[in-house]
Amino acid sequence: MNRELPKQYDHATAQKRWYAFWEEKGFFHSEPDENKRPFTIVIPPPNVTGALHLGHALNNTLQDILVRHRRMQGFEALWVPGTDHAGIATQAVVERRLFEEENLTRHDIGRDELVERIWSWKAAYEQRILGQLKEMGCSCDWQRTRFTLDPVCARAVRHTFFHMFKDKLVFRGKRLVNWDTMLQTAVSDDEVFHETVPGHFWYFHYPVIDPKPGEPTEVTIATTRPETMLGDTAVAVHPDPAGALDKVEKDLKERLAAASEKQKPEIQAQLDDLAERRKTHLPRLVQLRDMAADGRKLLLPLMNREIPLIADEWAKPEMGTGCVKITPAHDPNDYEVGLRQSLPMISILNLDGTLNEKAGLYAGKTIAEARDAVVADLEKEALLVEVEDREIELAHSDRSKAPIEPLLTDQWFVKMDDLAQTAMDAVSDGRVRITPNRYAKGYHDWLSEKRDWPISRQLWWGHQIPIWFCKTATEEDLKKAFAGRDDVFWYRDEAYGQWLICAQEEDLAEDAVPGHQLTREEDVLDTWFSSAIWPHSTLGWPESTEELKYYYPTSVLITSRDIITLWVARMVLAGLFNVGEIPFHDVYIHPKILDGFGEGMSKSKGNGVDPLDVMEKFGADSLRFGIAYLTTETQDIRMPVEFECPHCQKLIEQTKKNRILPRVKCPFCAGEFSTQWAENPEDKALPRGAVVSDRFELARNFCNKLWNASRFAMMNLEEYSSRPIADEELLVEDRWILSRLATVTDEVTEALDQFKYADAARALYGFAWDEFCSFFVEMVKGRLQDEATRDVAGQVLAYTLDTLLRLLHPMIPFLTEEVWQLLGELAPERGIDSPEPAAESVMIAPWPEVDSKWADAKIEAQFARFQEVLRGVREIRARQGVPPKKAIEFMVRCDAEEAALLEPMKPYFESMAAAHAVGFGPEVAPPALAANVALPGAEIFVDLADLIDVEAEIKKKQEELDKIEGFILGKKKKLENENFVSRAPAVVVEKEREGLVELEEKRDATALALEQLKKQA
RNA sequence: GGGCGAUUAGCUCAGUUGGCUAGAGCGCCACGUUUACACCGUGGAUGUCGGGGGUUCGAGUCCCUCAUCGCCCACCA
Repeated sequence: MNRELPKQYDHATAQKRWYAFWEEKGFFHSEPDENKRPFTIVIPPPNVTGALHLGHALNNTLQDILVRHRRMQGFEALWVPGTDHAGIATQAVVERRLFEEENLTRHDIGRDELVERIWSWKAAYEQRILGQLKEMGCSCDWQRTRFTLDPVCARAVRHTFFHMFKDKLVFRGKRLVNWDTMLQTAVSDDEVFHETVPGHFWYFHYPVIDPKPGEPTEVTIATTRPETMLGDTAVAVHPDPAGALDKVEKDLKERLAAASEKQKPEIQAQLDDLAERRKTHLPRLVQLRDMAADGRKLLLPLMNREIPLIADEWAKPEMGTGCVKITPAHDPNDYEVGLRQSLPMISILNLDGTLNEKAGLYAGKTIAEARDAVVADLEKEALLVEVEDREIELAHSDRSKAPIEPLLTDQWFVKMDDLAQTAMDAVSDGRVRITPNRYAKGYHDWLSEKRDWPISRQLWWGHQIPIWFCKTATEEDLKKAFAGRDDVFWYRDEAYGQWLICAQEEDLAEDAVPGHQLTREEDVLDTWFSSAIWPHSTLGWPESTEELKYYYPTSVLITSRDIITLWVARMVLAGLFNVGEIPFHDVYIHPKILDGFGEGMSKSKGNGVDPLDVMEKFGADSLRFGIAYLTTETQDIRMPVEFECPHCQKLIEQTKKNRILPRVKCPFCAGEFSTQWAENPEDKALPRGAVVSDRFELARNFCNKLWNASRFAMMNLEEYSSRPIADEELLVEDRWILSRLATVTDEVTEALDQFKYADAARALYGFAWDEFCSFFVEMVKGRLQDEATRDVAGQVLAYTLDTLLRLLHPMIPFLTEEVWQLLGELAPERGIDSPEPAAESVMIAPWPEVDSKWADAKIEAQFARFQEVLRGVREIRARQGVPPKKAIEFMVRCDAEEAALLEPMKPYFESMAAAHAVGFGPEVAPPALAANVALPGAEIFVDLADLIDVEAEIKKKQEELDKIEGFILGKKKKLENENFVSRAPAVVVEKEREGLVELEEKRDATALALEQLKKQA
């Protein structure tokens, strides 16, 4: 059988062909099998917001590598795929489109219509996302695909909520939340980012009502948000201003003492400021404190409302004027003060960000309008004292990018106290391992704060909270209505004078309680609420199914560091709460992909690389292998980004300037192409320039190398037939490659066990390229042409390739399958001492086991010797510019033992360096004019009488000699050091001694050769 | 402000418990189409391991400190 294989691997067709084959064979599907151990991964469900990016490619590649590895190892491997409804993000995207394309808001079309539109968005993107995963080769069990909003997950969510409600772990309360005025929902602290914007610091006077003689007639306060003064309910001053200042001074002095020279001036300036402040502010603050104690009141300007002057530690005498206005309904800190001091809380804001009737004359204005008006009016009343320019840290919503307003609203919370503790314990007692372990700290720190988890969102896209309110019914009514039902639970919410009724299974009708009206809670649950139960909801919980028992706890969770708290921690506590068992044994936190500037990739920066572009250009295997090769434990993955010119295919470095342009001109061919920013028709008409990274070239080249080595094997295994090979039939190179293979198998298995992807990839890269291709394949060429030696050589070749394919398969699934199938036709049985039929797919072939009988240190040492000599000969050839086809003769002076080892390698010097060995041994007499290379314990001579470049040789030898002398000096110095000899371990000292001897031999040989050459010159 | 991480060849990165004459890929230089592979082969050049101090017989590796960069958390009127 002879086959013509293309010189380059065609990834596109192979990917399609083999993925379909695997799916058809059902290799991805898993069922509980009591004879096998389970290995389970649930996917971190990608948001249905948009297509997958390179970070997802990384995340999923790492998962697939493990799943494929374990599957081959004989585990019953299950990878559960799915997507996340991503409440805020998805609704925001659809709402934005709705507005852009149809100029409609969600209120125009209503809840049902909006939700319907989001479902169709979801359908499109889910398909796209799952399609991308398939293109990458992910071996997910598609029959088990879940969506966080599908009926299975919804049921689990309802059960969780009900369970928590019954245990009084969810509660309703008034809280100051981060209010997104655009999306009109509360967002959690984690969904807020701060941005520095230029702003002002305004100073106002609040008049004192009926000041006594000698007392100040007004209090000065400062604020960055003047409009909030409309909701002020107090002004605070510190209860012990002098003491507070003392404390600040003490702290500053301590810091000054410990500070570096560079920091000192700054701290000193603060101290000076403090001293000044004692003079200018302190007397007045003391006075005000006394007035506060006396129950004095201020007049809130514009509103003409009386507000108290109070003493509270929140007022920092070292800040601003030392007095602070208190707006409990619109500032988190003021809210605390409000609670402490029992102040009224006046919310002046409507949900849409305009002011409400509590803002008096300013009602209906937006915040910005109100701000201007308030400042202008205060100025009119001569109460505006001063305006400073100042940088303000402004909170923004992650999702809508709109500014965040602190707003007092009714929200649902999960009480974190005990739950958080269980999650902390699971990690500290080692039931859940986090790798790399340094991330455990953040996990603990966050959980230990035990902050209640706000779970309600004022959205339409999500799990609607299964709570019904009823104001009018009595407890008796409820008992009667729900008699005998354990899926309904209620309790009285005294603060609002109503019943909170939770239904676990089915929605309650409005008239479920005869004669009373039930209204349902409109809010939906935080997306993380459904994500938190993902590891068990996907496996059929709350039913205690066979599957849940078999696959849960899952084996490992692979995710990125930014959601350790938001997601990982909550999964642990939810798993423990619902199932009574941790959700996973291992958490592996992978690196982040950054661009060439060290910045995270994002569409908004224009530096995002689309995995589809990478796959189109390099192939899925290259994407995967490249990712594995770069995934180390400590470093993020820095990936310089380039445009690929669609005209000349050259790569153009991406800069901060060109990455935001709608069109870019290729500096090589002057052709223009469009980018993601193209908007006008002219730009859009240009061909698109893909954003890629040359970081994947290494992997692409490697795949091609592998392909060609396989091609070579195919071309040479035509008359292959397997038989048991006896030990004595194996040649040095056979034993060597088998020995190396055993070692590499061990390394790769070990590395994958410990999530050391880069180690595994590098070990395989080095073995395949530098050992298998560069040596074994080269050496076996001659033997394959000779009928007498063909059998053994072919069989070792087939076996080694077979094993290598299996080792590489988790990282390079498509190419290895393509080759496996081709190899299967030629060599259906593979092995050395006992050939065995190969599996029908590499995907289900057994993972290679280390057979220690092949590990042979002696052979490896011998082979290393051969490699050194070969390299020495090649070096001489290159140095002397010997034409490649010209055969040369060489000899090696060495001891008899060494000579015996080199003897069998003679033919390989011929084939691999066109060099004929004329003699090995101690009695070798070098010719008068020779180029040499000195090795420890051996010296190579090449007779080059007719073409030697003596000058070049002398120069080289002289350099070499100098270098060796340097090393000798270093070693001698070390060995002459008494302390070294007496204190260092004997092994180390011995090694140094041996090294010195070798160096000295080398030096002598080199010096002699140099002398000889000089004589000739 | 608190925490975590990084800093090694022009670029991107390896470097286990200290024993290093510091490696790889790309790039660079020279030579080369020898039928698996030019997405290749052979050979070559390249580093005060961010700066300073310390521990040690010995430091890229451990400790302190400074500098620069990145990420996370918390934030003051």
